[in-house]
Amino acid sequence: MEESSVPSPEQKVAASASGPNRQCTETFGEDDGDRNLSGSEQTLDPALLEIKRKWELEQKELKKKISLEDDRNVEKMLSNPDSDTFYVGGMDISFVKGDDVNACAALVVFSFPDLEVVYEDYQMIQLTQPYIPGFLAFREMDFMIQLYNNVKENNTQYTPQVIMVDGNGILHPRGVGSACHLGVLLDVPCLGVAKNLFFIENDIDRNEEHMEQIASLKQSGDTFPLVGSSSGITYGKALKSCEKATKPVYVSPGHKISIDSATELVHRCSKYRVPEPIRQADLNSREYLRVNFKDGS
DNA sequence: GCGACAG
DNA sequence: ATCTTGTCGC
Repeated sequence: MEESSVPSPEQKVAASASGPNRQCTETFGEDDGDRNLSGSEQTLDPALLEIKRKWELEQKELKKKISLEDDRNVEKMLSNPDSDTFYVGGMDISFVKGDDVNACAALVVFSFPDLEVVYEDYQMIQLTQPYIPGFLAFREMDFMIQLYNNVKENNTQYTPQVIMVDGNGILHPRGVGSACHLGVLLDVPCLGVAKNLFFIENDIDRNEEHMEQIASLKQSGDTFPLVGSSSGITYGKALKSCEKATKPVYVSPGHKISIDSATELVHRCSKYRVPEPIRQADLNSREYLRVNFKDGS
């Protein structure tokens, strides 16, 4: 009955070290700091600036609803040996080469922990919103929500208990990546997997220290936390998802899942660098475009 | 002022 | 995101 959307008091943020100058009791949700895409605004189209302002407010509201606690299904999913079968979905959108509008949105659902494809859906879509770093959700989320509703309504038995999104969760300038948008809007556990570290002004860099940490990743499953150098916020983890991967993937919770659970789930779904749900959604949606979209339909 | 910017 | 050839290695 208590459907509290407030982050748990236990979800403390790891302060990187020494100084008592900053409260260590701060929860992620309480941080309203906007470590951000500063300099780019001057070169941004005025029309887009207005859109940005509006979107920033929406994200601020959305952020209040994020929970970094494990959903009960997520706990069962990761702890139960193999008594039950759970489902994990992967979403991705592939684009047409010179086309800024036409694309293919995909949802591939895998059984867990056995990782078999049980459901897939590919939809030709038309993007209407622009891509602005930090606002990816506004460009893609409507279509992902539609994909989720499709399974839930037409193939309920394969409705995923958790969804993996191509992009970030709380590893985001305002703590509201697209995985957070999807999770909150659907009220379903979601997490983000990014192939590249999202630069966050004055907090997260790919400096030499980061490169050293990457070099320290020895075997599959090794991780290191992504802690903001100035905020102390723990955004997620860099994960060496498989033995052969040189570059890690960046995992961060979107909603109703903890950093550790999100990371474990991604690792357990990884046959290659990119976890199967997302990888399959990516590969198959590209193939879908190649076959079904010949420059006109 | 420039540069750093998931997909 | 997408465009690209070969190349090194198991």
